[in-house]
Amino acid sequence: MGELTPIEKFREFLLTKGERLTRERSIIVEEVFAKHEHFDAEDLIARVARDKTGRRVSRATVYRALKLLEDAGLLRKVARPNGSEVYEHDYGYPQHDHLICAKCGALIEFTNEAISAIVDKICNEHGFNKSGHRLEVYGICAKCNAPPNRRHRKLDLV
Amino acid sequence: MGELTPIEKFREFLLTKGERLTRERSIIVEEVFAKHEHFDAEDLIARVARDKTGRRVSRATVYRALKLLEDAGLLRKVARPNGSEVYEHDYGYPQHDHLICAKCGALIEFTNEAISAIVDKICNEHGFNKSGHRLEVYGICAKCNAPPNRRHRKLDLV
DNA sequence: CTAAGTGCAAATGTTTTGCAGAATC
DNA sequence: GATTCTGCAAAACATTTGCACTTAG
Repeated sequence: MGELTPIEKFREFLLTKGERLTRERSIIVEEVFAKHEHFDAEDLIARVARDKTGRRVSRATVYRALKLLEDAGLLRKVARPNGSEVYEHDYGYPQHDHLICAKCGALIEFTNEAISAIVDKICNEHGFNKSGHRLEVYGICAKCNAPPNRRHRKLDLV
Repeated sequence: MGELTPIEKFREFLLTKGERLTRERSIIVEEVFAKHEHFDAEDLIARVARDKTGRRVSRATVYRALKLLEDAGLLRKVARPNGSEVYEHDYGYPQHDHLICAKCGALIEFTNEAISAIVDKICNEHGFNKSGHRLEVYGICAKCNAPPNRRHRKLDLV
């Protein structure tokens, strides 16, 4: 059950909604899960616009598919400090949160079960039925904090 | 220092940047802090467009001021599940996080120091210099969870 | 064969920007 | 008096949608 590939999982989702797994949607899923990296709609549009099979996928279709992939639980959004949002894999990848560098924009992932436990407790107290959470920590990353007074800063002592 | 009113705090911020506290900006700050409620740019535009003093503030000025207010640390953004974002007070109001109901859109605020402590620890481990964080918990609120055994709830047993 | 999906281009909704006149320091 | 702001309208973006054609099931 947890062993389905993203595309299988997506087909299953579409089936339950009476929708179809088309060639375009397959191309998109394949491209999205080809590497674990954050991306936005524009990135993806560029990647599938010049697909090697000669088949191209249009802008509108990418937007429509992204929405489906979110609904299917395959993707989720993460906010960036500049206000823009990017997508990341939400399937076949452990729950995690992010440290977001305001200087270089780096998204650093981390996991922590204690936080989930506390969140669960809070939800209980509020009679809130949790489906998920998102924690974003803003600040400056170790690299950007490093003293700039080096030639090629090899040792960033933090 | 923590005793400045929002508008004083804003003026201070503007001074350090060699910018001015104009009448329009005053109107905006006043309106924004008149009540502690979440709002978006459009809401605020409507509210200051028909200001009682007879003075109106334009759309462009509101957008420009919102950005300044964020930079000044007076406002911060919170995401809603539908993808839209709203602003809330980030000054003169305790640090808190949100439970966000996917059904009715309610934003329920809560505070928890344990989470901050854990976040601080994680930042330490990553050499990350934190400036703040945002935790959003998604799910269904108590109200929407409540038994639908009312008269006109067409009993859709699922 | 039929319902659903696609691409296109036009429409939308939101935020930003150039500029001339107005206001502030 | 010089610099910063404002309002306007146009521009810039990002995303959505109507429609005729194509395709999956």
